[in-house]
Amino acid sequence: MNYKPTDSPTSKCSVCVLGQFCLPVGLSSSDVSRVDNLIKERVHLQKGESLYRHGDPLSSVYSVRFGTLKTEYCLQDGRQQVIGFHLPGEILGLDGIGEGHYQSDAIALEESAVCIIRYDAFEDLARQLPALQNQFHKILSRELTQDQRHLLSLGTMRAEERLAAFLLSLSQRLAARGYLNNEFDLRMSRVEIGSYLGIQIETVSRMLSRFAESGLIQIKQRHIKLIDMNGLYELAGIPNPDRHDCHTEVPLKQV
Amino acid sequence: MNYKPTDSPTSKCSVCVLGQFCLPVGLSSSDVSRVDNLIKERVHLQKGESLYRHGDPLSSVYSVRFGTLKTEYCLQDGRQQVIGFHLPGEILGLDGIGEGHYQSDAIALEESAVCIIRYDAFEDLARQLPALQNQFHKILSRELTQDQRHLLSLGTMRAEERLAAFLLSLSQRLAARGYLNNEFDLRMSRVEIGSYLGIQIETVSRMLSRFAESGLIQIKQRHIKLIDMNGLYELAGIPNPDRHDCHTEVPLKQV
DNA sequence: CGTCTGTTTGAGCGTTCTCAAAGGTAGTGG
DNA sequence: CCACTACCTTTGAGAACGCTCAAACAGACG
Repeated sequence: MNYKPTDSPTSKCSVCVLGQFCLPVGLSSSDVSRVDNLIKERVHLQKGESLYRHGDPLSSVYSVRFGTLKTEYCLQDGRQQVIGFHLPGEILGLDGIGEGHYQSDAIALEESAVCIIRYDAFEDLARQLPALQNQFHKILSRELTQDQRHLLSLGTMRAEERLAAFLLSLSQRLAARGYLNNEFDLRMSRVEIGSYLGIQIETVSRMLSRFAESGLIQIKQRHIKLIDMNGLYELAGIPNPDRHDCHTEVPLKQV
Repeated sequence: MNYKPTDSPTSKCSVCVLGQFCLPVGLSSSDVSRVDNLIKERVHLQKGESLYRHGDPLSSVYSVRFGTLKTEYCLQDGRQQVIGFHLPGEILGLDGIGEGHYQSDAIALEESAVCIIRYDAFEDLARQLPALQNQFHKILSRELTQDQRHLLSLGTMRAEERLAAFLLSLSQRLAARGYLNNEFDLRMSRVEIGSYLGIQIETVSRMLSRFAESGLIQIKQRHIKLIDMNGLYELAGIPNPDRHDCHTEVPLKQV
């Protein structure tokens, strides 16, 4: 491990603004206070520091308090790939439960903090709080769904589509956390984006330039503005959840 | 839904040979009998029949009793991709927990049967049996890990490597279930293999022919023999768990 | 025996990769 | 404050892997 000594627990789940995304979703306030007792420690990471490495024994899972992390896998021959980017409120380390040790490396993309959830204590508490148990299963299931959509992207989409879908997905996740959905900073390098999308860095750069030329986005370094969201959604081949024009509705068949 | 009326519960978890892979792993015999009470129904599927479709409300998860199923996702424009193949003892429907309805379609590749696990009743029981809860979390976590390794395959491996890795992975899963690890029938078509691996059917066919020419495999229709497992492992860029020659061990450094 | 579906093989093309070099930005130290 | 370095990003040119289109082939089934 590579991180600083644990923080003092200055703030609790019961007062955390991330309550609506994190583990305590759906819990009564008395239940949340029991989660408070579970999560006493925090880890502070600088850019580039790792939270855990593959092979480390699983003792805890983690929730992102602030900042951004990436998880990546590596192959025998040294090739490696970014598998996920993790925003505040998201849970990390779930891949360690199956075999008792983490399968991936988790690394901070910027200064970040994560809450430590002791896994065995968590399982005990989850048996006592049905809502907590249910929320944890939902988190695991959504993680699964997200990876499976990512598989769809890598398996059937072209580079251009993958990148558009990536930008929109990021936009949606940021929006859900109260950030602007059409203007934000990319916390990851072009290399990391390319790795995540299964394309080369040069292709990422070319596609971004092409998007900018087409007026879909504006990009300067890592600061990006999504100008034509509908155009991006169309490119990505996914429906625009915010689109309100009536032509997207298929008229009901007359009987 | 598309399936026949439920079967009579002729056999129980307590006597099922799949106990060592399925939900009851690690449970005492008295605990297993409580799982018996939970799983009373079975579904029998013919080739091509669907167990569930995306959008169907989640009421149950399923474990494969015999046969093989695929799960696939579809895109707006009609493109679709096979996300997973499911062998006996594996759990299906986990992607439905997050949103309360399934995200994928599950379709039988051959005559199959699956046990029905009522999800709400299961959560209740899992709170009472720590070993069951723990096993379920392990299953979810391993599912996640498997998808993430699949991502690695689609993101960084070439067609040849993907196919070799696929054959070996299948071989390992079959071996764990007591089948031959070097000779088996592919239950899926070339189209389905290609879709799963993110490559075209023609490429699958060409690569298989090339493997056969190189003496790595013998293939006739869907019956395949893995001749040179070490060669395949090397091609796939993954370590061979069965290899016993001493050169693969890195000698310990002298102190 | 003919039809249908699934598979194999071939030829040419295109998206993306590889290799290469230039351009920008940030950070460091004089 | 500016020069210098290091790293990241952009852009270009050519090559390659895998795709698309097309046709032949093989089993399965009625």
